Amino acid sequence: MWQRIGERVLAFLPSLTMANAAQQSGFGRRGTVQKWSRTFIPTTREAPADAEVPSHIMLHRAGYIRAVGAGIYDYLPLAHRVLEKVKGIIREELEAAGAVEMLMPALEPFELFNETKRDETYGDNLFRLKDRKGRMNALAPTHEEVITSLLKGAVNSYAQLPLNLYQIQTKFRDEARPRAGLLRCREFLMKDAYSFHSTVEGKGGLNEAYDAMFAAYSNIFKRCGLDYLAVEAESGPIGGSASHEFMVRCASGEDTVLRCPVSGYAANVEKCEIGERAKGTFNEAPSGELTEVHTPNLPGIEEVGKVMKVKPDRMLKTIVFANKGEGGPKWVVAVVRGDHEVNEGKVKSLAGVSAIELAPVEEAKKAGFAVGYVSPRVINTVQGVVLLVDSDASGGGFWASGADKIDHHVKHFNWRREVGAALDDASKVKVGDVRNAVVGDPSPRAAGAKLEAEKGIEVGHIFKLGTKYSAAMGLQVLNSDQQRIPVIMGCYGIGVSRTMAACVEMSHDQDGIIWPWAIAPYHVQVTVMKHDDAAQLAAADQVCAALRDAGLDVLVDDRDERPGVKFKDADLVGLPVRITIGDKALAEGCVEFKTRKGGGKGDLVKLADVVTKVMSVAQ
RNA sequence: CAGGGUGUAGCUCAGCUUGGUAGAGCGCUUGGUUUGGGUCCAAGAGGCCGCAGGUUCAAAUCCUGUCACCCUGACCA
Repeated sequence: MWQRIGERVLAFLPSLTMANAAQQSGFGRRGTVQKWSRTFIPTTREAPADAEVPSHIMLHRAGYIRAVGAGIYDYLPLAHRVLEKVKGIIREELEAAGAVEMLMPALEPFELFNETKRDETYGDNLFRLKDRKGRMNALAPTHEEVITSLLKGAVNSYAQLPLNLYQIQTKFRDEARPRAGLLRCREFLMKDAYSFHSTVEGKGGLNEAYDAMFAAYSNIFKRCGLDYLAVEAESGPIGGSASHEFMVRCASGEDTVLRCPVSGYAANVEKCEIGERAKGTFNEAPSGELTEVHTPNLPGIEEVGKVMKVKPDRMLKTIVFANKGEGGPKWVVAVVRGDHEVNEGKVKSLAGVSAIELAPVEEAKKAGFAVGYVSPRVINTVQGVVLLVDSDASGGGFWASGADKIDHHVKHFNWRREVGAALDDASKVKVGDVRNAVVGDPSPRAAGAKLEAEKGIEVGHIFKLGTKYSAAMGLQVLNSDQQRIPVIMGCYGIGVSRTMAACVEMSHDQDGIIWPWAIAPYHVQVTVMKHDDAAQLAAADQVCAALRDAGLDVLVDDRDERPGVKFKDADLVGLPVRITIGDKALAEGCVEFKTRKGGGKGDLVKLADVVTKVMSVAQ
């Protein structure tokens, strides 16, 4: 057993694609032959009314999944086979990257989450349940706490590191709104890995593992046949420093990423940097006299703009944040153009503070902010404010702004006239990037290039966690200098069930799913035209046996159904190759060969050449 | 959490306004027919009309409550 695994890993080292081809062409692997009549593939002509996205509709109609409750699904045999194939690829690549598989419980005591405060930060998304003794438990959304506490009792020395442990397991999240079939579930299949290090740099350090995992993820998604993009990302509530998301590219994706067509730089909206933009001098001439306008009961920029007859891109949006970090100003006030969105991460870094939150309304009012009607003038009227002005909001010309007075806005706001000398004090006013990037913004990595938007589905996410969890939970090791140091961690996730759905989103047509070779539940569908014809059955047996011996997985449609039904179902199920056994071709010693992707009529292939022909399209 | 919508046969849905014995298509069973892209004909089986109260001689239909599910938003490794 060990030897076999060893061989396989070795086989991957020289060239992953070669090894992949060998595995897929069946080298050293026995294939499967499954009769349709003896498995469970409940195809339907119509999808349930609540299925809206293509992957949900197709996976339901083709008999892969069934809904059990909101965001909870059965994985029927076909889906199970796809998941197993994805898991197989994940295992091979992770083992090659030095990770080791284990299994942790989905159920865990709630107290585990107290130390890291994730009971609060994860909030309602954490599934809680009470046991018979009245103790609180959680259904794990991820396993940082469990694995950190595990290592705490077992790892004491830097010599025991690095370590990279992973599992493939069911995860639970009490989503505010499960939706889109398998794409956003309350219970789903996830691969999560955690790495542990005594250093960041160098051999055995976090960066080395992170890079190895990045490469492994790239291999995994490539081998799965997915069109994907690795993008820079915010690390979110899980915390940490660096992070990348792996997105399957498809128009129906929920997430937007921005991409520079010249440099290849890609990042999600929260993270995306913006290239150099023109800034104002703050000395431009006023566009007119400052005029107050009565604007009561208007909920947003759009509505205010309509009443004032000003387009949002000529309005200043002024947002008040409270500094939650150590030291620094009490308030951080960010100003962006009305049609832009403030980016908290960028506000934080430009202000040079470690944590901010949207100012609590009551506190802000008490401090003197006319919440909802704030203007940049607060720099002169409220104590402890640092003002951050987005480059695009720093120019001259006409501006509308809040009036620092409830129910009022002003027209012809002019930076110099309204704000004055404070503009020249770099400790009070900073101009830079504090907003989300949008399509058409200058690329941060290539002069003259403009950012483009792409839609995608997040299927993988890797993080450099640092010491967030080890520090909070006291996981330390002794280093070579006899000092106790918190362990440095990374964590790495792949949504396995989501990957299956994302693949369908990416690869389907009107008739059904089109599986990539590597994760198709079976490679070949053999359709027997007459289920009770001895000659056809004999030919089917021969073809199936040959394919199986070549290491291929075969689904043979032996049902007593009309040809039309079988063909429709074959398209729906979406196996890469369909071989049809019928009288006409058989009379010439042939079968019909057709790829799901290629469509068309199909070629006649001699019985003896079937395996070769199928192999020729394996990819 | 806010706003909207839907619960009737395995699936898609009609019936509800105006209360009076539960409907269609697909699927399923049986028989026949047909046999290369969801055949055709006939006969069947199948429903606590989400659940609980109420109004009424009588409730799928009206009223109240409740639960579930879906959509938009908020939220979201």
